[in-house]
Amino acid sequence: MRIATWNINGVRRRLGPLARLVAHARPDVISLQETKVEDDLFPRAAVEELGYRFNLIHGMKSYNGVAILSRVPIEDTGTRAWCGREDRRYAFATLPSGIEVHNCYVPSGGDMPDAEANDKFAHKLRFLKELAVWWSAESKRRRAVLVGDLNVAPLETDVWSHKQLLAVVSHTPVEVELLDRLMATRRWVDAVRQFVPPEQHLYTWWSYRNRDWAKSDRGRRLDHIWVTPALRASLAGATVLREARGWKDASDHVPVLVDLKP
DNA sequence: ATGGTTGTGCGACAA
Repeated sequence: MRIATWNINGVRRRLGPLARLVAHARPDVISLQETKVEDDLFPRAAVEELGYRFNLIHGMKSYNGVAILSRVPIEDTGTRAWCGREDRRYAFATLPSGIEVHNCYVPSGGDMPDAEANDKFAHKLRFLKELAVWWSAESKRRRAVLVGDLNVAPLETDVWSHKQLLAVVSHTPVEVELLDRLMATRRWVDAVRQFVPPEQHLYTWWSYRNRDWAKSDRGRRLDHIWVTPALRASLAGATVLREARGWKDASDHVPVLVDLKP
């Protein structure tokens, strides 16, 4: 079972890269964030042609939007809203094996890492706290995968310069602390870091605003795949598809993949 | 310090 997560930054502008991901990796499940389209306008036919017939679409006009695309039937599907807002940032589904996939798009948090002065940052912190409360209340021992753009780069090696990004939203101590708290709720395992040692720099996002993303390599690891302890022994591999940042019509995020053995 | 780019949808705004 191969599960991919990708902040696709506008699914309608990204059908080429999506087909390329499928040809390259053939994931069984693809979780998308920032689809940026209301459900009526979602490119369902194109996605079905790629082999994904079982789809959970949860979008809105222009902003946010998540989707779970699956080659295998999904059941017990659902969505959630957070912070008393209607933002479409969370969807979940259960695979035939009983494994739950939770697809999450955490608010980016704006520019200023000050909850008093910046409502977007306050929203991000509140969102992470609500996620932690919800996961703390969920029953133990479930087999679950949490994927998505969590918009936090927790490790020093998850950013191009720990020192220079300490006061930059996505890598501030308060965000890292909240992500750690969220991780502790279910003893989530960082699947990708099981295969790429924490000493090694690893990024999933590079700004569009750099002249040469690969040369400057000022990336951050914002996109994550976590599994509950019950699935740790099933982890067979995990990859960040860095090359996708260089594809034609690239998103600013690249796909992240995990393989689970039965 | 500032500006750099992209998507949505056609003007800002969010990232």
